[in-house]
Amino acid sequence: MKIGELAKATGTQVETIRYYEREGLLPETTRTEGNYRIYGEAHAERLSFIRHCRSLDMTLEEIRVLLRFKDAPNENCGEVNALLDEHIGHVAARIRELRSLERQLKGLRDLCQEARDAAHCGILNELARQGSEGGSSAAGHVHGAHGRSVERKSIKDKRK
Amino acid sequence: MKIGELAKATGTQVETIRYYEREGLLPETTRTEGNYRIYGEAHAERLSFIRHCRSLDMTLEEIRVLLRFKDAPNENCGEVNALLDEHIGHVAARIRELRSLERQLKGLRDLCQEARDAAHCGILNELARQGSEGGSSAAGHVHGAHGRSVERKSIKDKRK
DNA sequence: CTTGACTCTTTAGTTGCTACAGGGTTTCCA
DNA sequence: TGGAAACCCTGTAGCAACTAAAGAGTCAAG
Ligand SMILES: [Zn+2]
Ligand SMILES: [Zn+2]
Ligand SMILES: [Zn+2]
Ligand SMILES: [Zn+2]
Repeated sequence: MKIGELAKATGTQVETIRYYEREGLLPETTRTEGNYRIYGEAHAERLSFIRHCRSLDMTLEEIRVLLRFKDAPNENCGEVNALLDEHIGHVAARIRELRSLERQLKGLRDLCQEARDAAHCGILNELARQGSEGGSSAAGHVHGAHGRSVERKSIKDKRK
Repeated sequence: MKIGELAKATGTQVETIRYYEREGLLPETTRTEGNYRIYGEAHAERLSFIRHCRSLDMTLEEIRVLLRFKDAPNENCGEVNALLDEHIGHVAARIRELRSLERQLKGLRDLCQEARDAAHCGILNELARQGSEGGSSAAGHVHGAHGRSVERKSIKDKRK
């Protein structure tokens, strides 16, 4: 099938498929005479795998690891379990952070019950107060389920 | 004070301060003869405000709105309250999504109690299964506390 | 006077896509 | 058979909120 059919079959955008190929998650395919990519069932399954993982908020790096095991069926899958445990940890950590944020935000919200002039708004005044570095996320400013705190390897020279 | 001192005083990186200036969150300062930025107490307070908001995972856009009210003390602060309520909604929505993910991930994890060969790993096999579009985040793949779900336009109306 | 700490601007990298622009190819239908 | 529509290709830029580095200038201490 052509890329558009694969896209429809898996609910993925065409550009995303090409992006995954560039990133090495999907293999380069054979092409038609007109230089169109041609996919088979195996590609569709692999792409479903990737999208399923993404829907669970795994990073492409995490998915890359899982794919390596999928490609080596004789390997012991212990590392897969470990990766999943870690990722569950990522999600749990983010939930804790967000719950803390939610508490702080609700406390802040209570500082202004009825609208008045901005100069006396309890919210604006509290936000301007210095210090009060809330005990929440030490790493701070994490996105999604994945903190910047997580080790940052040089992915640069992985390109071949 | 110079930019490094402001950075230390507020626990912000120097580059971040310059970035906020470029983005219009901090005003352009006067400069010394040697072209160094010079800051006063007002700048420190404004930067603290911004960082405080960021630590609550607000976007720079949300912060921009709050700053407009801080800069107009005579305005009625009702919009501030509304913005905060909305943002609390952003956080709450993300928490719900992540809790759903956590449940799914734990269910997945249970499919492989003890490590075996990858070909028979319940986790890998389940991830490869198609469909099963979990009932969680419809928009999917939201980051931080802010979902793509907000103002996500139909991509299909590309046709003319 | 030299060293080193600091600052300046500009540019590029991060993540996971998404959206063009500016072409080429295939398919459909009259 | 011709021409339009629908598809595909590569390459590049943009999103958020920074972070880092290159290459150069400025300043204070010893
Ligand atoms: Zn993870
Ligand atoms: Zn108020
Ligand atoms: Zn928000
Ligand atoms: Zn297993």
